[in-house]
Formats: sequence, structure tokens, C-alpha cells
Amino acid sequence: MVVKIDDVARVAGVSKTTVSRVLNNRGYLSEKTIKKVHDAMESLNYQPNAVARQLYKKETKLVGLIFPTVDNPFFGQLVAELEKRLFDSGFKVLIGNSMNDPAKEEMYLKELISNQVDGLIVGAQNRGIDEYHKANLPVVAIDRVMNEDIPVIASDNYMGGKLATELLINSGAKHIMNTDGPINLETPAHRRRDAYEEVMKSHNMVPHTYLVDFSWDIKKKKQAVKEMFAKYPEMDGIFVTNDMDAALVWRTATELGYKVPDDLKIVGYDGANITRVLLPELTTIEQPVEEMAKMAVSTLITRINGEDTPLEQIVPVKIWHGTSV
Amino acid sequence: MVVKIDDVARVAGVSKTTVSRVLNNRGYLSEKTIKKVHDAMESLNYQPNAVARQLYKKETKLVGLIFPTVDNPFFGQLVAELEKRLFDSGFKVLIGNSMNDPAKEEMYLKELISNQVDGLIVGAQNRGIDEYHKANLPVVAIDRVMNEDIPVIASDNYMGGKLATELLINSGAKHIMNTDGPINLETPAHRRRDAYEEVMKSHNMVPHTYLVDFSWDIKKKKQAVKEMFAKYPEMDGIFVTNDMDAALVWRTATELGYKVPDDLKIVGYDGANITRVLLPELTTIEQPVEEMAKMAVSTLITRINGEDTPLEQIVPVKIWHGTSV
DNA sequence: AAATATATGTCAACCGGTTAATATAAAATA
DNA sequence: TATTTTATATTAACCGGTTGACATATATTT
Repeated sequence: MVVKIDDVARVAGVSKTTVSRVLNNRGYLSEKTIKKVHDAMESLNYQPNAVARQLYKKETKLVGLIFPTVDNPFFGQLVAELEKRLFDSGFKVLIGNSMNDPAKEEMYLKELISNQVDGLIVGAQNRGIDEYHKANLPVVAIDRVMNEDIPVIASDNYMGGKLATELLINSGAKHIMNTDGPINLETPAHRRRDAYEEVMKSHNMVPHTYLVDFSWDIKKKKQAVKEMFAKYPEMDGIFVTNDMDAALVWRTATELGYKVPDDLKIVGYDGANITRVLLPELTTIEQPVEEMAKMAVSTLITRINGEDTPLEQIVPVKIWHGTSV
Repeated sequence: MVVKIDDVARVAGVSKTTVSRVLNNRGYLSEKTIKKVHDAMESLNYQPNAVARQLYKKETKLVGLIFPTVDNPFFGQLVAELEKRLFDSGFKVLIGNSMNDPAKEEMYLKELISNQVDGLIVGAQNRGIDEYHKANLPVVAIDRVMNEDIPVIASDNYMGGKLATELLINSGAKHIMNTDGPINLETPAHRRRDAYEEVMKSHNMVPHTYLVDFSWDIKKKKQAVKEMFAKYPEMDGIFVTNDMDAALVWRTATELGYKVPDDLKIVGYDGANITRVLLPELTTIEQPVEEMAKMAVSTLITRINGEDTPLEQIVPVKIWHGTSV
């Protein structure tokens, strides 16, 4: 049988209440009693049942994370950073990979609420779901437009798009493309595109954005990229909205006989750890993942404590200079 | 205030017991009652409190995952696959990134036990911790030697090492190195090295294994790799124990003026999704991550159901042909 | 009409902790 | 010595569900 608080009390020769006091460090306690209780807990290898405590306290010290998938350099690093910081603040992490499926996202949301998480950090790519509002739960969004009272943490997407486009222009590219996800999905990432378009226009160049949906599988994406090359053969520069897609564009370009950066210059977006190890040659706009994670966790905790936080926090990006420009 | 089962009962005009029956689909129920209850739940936006249920049922439908970090192509993919399959089987996932820190691993273990997880899947890189045994909990290990009664899922490490080494030999390399983690860490991954050594010897070649600790940071790893090149300048082939390190070796080699694969042939290990997108040129031994995840989940569930499972399950590997050999 | 199957209610115990109230005794201080 | 502070015990309520026992009322079948 599993050891419970009454067993500890019996072995230590004290009352259940006293054991609870030792556990929670409340009320008057002599050193002697504390030691007796600790000895008993140790000899019985007692682990308090967090579920019972959670029920009474109405606090689980659990935070839910909802992201598309951890099988991606950016989200993997982000989730790892979030988890680390949450753990340091005494929270455990319940994770949900929505796989860009709104239905799955909604299921996760319900499950997490049912599990009484103290808060949520979401970075899923789907449309804002009413449920988040109904949830009446502290929520922080990363790089996603939610509704009015959900704070958002995002990299400086506009500046990122501006830096990328200007870099391409300054390095001599004349026909510069851009990729973006579906426009009907409201995400701050579209500001990268806004910046691209404005910079292009201010240089009297014609912007062309090509749709590459985040949720497509590799094959479909590759197909789309090939179509793009066929449709815009004069392209000599491209700002791709994330590094995984940028790698795909690079490889496809190579297969089609383009030389990077001579025939085609590529700038990506994200600049995660893994990318910098596996493909450091890719010039990209680096999001400050650590910073974003730190901010998201502190914002969430502030909200959990019932205090107010800014609704939008933007963190600066910088260029990682590879050899693709 | 949060809606609870009594509120639903009141609104539906039935008893608490009946609502519970509807929720759990137990006992006699008329269509009419079921509808009344569902309507009430919907209008109140009722979400049952899983914590209360967990306490009574002594079952949480929670599974804990303990891995070094999700910020790695292999573990990221593995965790994503595990999470997906567990979710499909009705389990939510509590995650812990041990960061190769035994103390942190132990803390996670305790926390997860305290949270009453129904089972654990571990792939942390640290020494077997007694606690796993004490835990008296269904546990499945991935690529890790635990103790007698903990089932292990692993790729065919020996075959992987054999394939890699033979590939290098057959492609003409004469001075072939190998990297491995600390030998005192008991992991099935050492079988890659065993295979390397045996194949080398059977070809009358001298095996040299160089230590690259998984837990070192990039800088220290790079330093170690440079030392290796300095110490073995005649090296013309290398079997690196994971793809991230292989990428590092490749880059360092390039910086030192080696041409891959002409001067140096490189074979990695893991072959995760992300690697195949960012660095498909790397020839590597592919672990069947999906297969392993599937096996781990079904083994865990079998154990949770109190049935026996094999203690060791080995899944086959295959070669991913890039251009580094 | 009697017997059986179906549908629902009431009540209370239970899961394993936390906590407030109340009581008592020993130790420290006035 | 009287008073206050410190230390601990006992008891019971509580968190929000689940479940078994038992009662009762229709509906259906023989």
C-alpha cells in the first residue's frame, strides 16, 4: 500500500496535523518534532499526494503549454526554456502539441482546464478560440494575437522583416520574394510581411508574397516551393518566414541549379539553437528565445498572482550572418 | 465561481449522482435525462474537476516524461511522437527536461510521483537511480539501461555501429575514429562503439574512440573536436555517436581545411526529422523514432494494465545516405 | 394482475491531504 | 507565583468528484 500522512504520523508518534504542519512549515514546531517527522518520512519513503493537496488548495502548481509541436527547432527550444524557468518557479508542465489542428487545440484546452492548471502559455498557430476567454484562467500568448485581455509576447517582427528585406536589397538582389502563412490566421508574424512590403515599395520594387502554410507536410511544401521557382524564375533573393522552410528553399534551389548566394540570396527567420548547429550557413533573423521565455513566464506568474501586466511585449531581434546572402 | 457538479444537477433538475452517471456513462439512463444533463453542462460551460476524480479513482491519466531536453532533434521528435500517441490513448503528458543533471532528474521523479502519474517514460542520460525502483510505478526506458524489471526500448545500436563502420571502410577510409559519451554511464548506445571496435579489429584496423560528453556545451564540445583533429591528423573517416555532434565535426573539419567526403568521411547517428530537413547531406544511421515511440507507449500501457512485457525490445535501424561519405 | 426490467433519487462514505477551533501542558517570562 | 508564549493533540469540516446501498416509481413483459 502507498504510504500516507497517517502512516507518517503513527511512525513519528505525532498527529496527522503535526505532520501537515511540518510539511507546510506552519504553526509552532520544535526542532525535535520536525526531526521525528522527517525521520519517519524518510524511513517510510513518504511522498505526499499532490492531488489531495491540489483539491483542497485549489492550486495545482501546474502550467499548461500548447504549441504546434516540439519537433521543431524554434518551438523545441522555446518549450525547453519555458519548462526550465517554470520548474525553477515551482511549476510543473503539462504539454500539448496541437499540430496546427484547431480541434486538437480545443481538446487540449479543455483537458488542461479540467486538470486545473494554474495558467497557460500558448503559441499554437490557430485562430483565437473563444474558450481561452471563457476559461477565466491566466493565459500568456507567444507570437499570437489572442483577444483583448490576453498578454502577448512577440519578437520585433516588423523590425525583423525590415532588416531581412534591407539586407537582401543592400546585397544587390533585385527580385525579392517573401513567404508567409495564411493571411486569415491572425498572428504577429504577418508584420514581417508588412515590413517586407513597405521596404520593397520604398525602394520601388514589387513585393510578391508566396503562401507556404505552416501545417503542410514536407512534400506539399516542397511542391509549393518548386511551383514558386517555376512561377518566378527571375527571383534572386527571398525572405522566408522560418528557418525550416528556408532550408527547404535552399535545397530546392540547389537542386534546380541555383548557386546560393550568387544566384539566390536567402534570409530565414527564427535562428534557434539547433539551426545554428545544423545549418549555421543560413543567414537569418534571430528571435531572442530565452528572453521571450523569460518574459512569458514572469508575465504568467504575475497574472497568476492577480496583478496586471502589459498587453504586448516586443523583444528585439538581430541578424545572424551566415553565407546565404 | 467555478461551476461544479451540483450546479449542473440543479440546473438539469436531477441529482448529483445522475450527473455523475451521465459523465461516466454508468447505470440506467434515459435519453431524455442524458440530454437534460448535457444541456445543463453546456449552458453552464461545465468542465469536471479532474483533480477530484483523480483523488477518488487513484488514477490520473497522466504520464511523466523525463528526457534530457526537448531542444534536440532526436528527443524533440521522440517526445512529440510519445505525446501524440499518449494523447490518443487518453493520457496527458507531464514533462521534465533533466538537462543531464542527476539531481534534477531525481527532483522530477519525486514531483511526478507526488503528482500521481500513472506511468513514466524515461530517456534521461544519467545513471540508474534507485528511486525508479522504489517508485513502484510502471516505467519504460528508452535507450537506457535501468534495472532488472524496467523494460527498455532501443534501436539496434550494435547493428547501427556495424553499418556505420563498414560503410566507412567500404568507401575507402583507412583511419577511422569514433566518438562516444562517458563509458561509466550505462547506456545501450555504447553498443555502437562495441560494434565499431569489433568491425575495426576484424579489418585489422586500430579503433580509437574519443570522448565527447553529451552534457558539454557547444564551446567545450568544439574545443574537444579541435583537439581530436590535432591529435589524429591522419583521420579520414569518423563515426560520430549523434547527428548534432556530427554536424559540429563537419563544420570544424571544413574550418580546418578538410573536404568532406574527399578528405574526411562522416557518419552520424539518429537521423531525426529536423536533421533531414536542415542537414540532409549528413550520412547517418536512422533510428526509427516513430516505431520506438509506438512501442514505448504500448509497452507502458500494457504495464499500467498490470500485464507483463518483454524486458528488451530492439528496433532495426537503417542508413540515410547523404553526401558525407 | 403480477413479475421483471428500467430509470432516477437520497444518503453517506471515501479519496488524502489542509486547516480552523479548541484544549492542554510545558517552558519562558514578568 | 502568575502570566504569557510555545508546542502539540484531537476533532471535524472541507475540496469536488465517485460509488455502493437502498428506496421508489414507471414501463414492459408474461
